Amino acid sequence: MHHRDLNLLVALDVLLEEGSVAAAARRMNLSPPAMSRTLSRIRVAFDDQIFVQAGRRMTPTPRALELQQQVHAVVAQATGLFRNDAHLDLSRIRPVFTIQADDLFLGTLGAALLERLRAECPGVTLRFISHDRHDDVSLSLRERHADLFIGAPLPFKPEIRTQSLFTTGFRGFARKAHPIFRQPLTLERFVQFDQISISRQDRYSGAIDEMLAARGLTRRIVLIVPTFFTMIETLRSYDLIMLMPDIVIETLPHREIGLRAFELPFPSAPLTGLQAWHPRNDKDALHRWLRRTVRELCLQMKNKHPALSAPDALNE
DNA sequence: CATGCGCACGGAAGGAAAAC
DNA sequence: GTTTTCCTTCCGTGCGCATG
Repeated sequence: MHHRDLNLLVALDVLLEEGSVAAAARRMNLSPPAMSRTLSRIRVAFDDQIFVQAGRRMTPTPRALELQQQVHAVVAQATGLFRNDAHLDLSRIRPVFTIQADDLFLGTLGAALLERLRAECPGVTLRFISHDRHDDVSLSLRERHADLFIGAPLPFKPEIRTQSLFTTGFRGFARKAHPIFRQPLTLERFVQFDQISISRQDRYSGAIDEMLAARGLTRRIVLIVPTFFTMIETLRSYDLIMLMPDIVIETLPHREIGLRAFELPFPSAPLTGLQAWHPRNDKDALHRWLRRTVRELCLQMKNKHPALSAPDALNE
């Protein structure tokens, strides 16, 4: 196959728009002779006159008119490859983002994220996919099954980039009528009530159980589930208690639905949320916009609910 | 034998001037 | 206004030669 000088397409695009060699030359910062020479190369490449002289004007040939739209589209698309986010036209594109996230983020901020993204990019579609203990999130990011991960820190592969989004403490959560609210809460009372435990791993006893064991106490876990939000209805209907992240309590209209939070009678380790992505997307304008929007959303949420601590300093 | 350097050559492209 | 001719410049390539 003969080598084609693709720059000829750029010149042809300008020539077809200007309809004049001299005007095209001005636009391309060339001398008229240079533009004329370019036109002659275009003529050879397309085996067509492209323009014929009609008096003092140049008239495009039928072949030239036939090429015009296609050439313009190809040049515009090729030019787009060189663009950075300053040229990202969010109002026109229809991106689909696949986000692997646990229900903590999806339930608290999923809808708010969609709203924020759509405000700038009406064509956007968000696709959330879950992850379980068998998933290798690093692999999923590497192999493009997901564009972004949002959730608790995981043992990521070294190339994966991460950024902290929020830190949330825990409070107890139960229905208003639960007997736990009838008297001041002590550690001893805390362990008397049936509990729901969240666990995505095989083991369902953690730091809290170790702390209790050190004091000779054991809590009664009667239900082990993998996600927080699925338990809202259960909490409303049964006398059960559950350790719930502040981020859920703050964003849920819990008083209206008959639920009530209580301070834990012991210190609990906070939970950090982060976003993680593959380095291939580091400089990608669209991906950076997504990450920035997620980040801003979490910052805004922090300002609205001071109970949630600030994310770390921006690392990009 | 691989590598680096200098040189000459040829093609591509642009400018000036003149012709069409 | 457009094209052609002539000239110059730039750059990539190939070759010969020297060096390690």
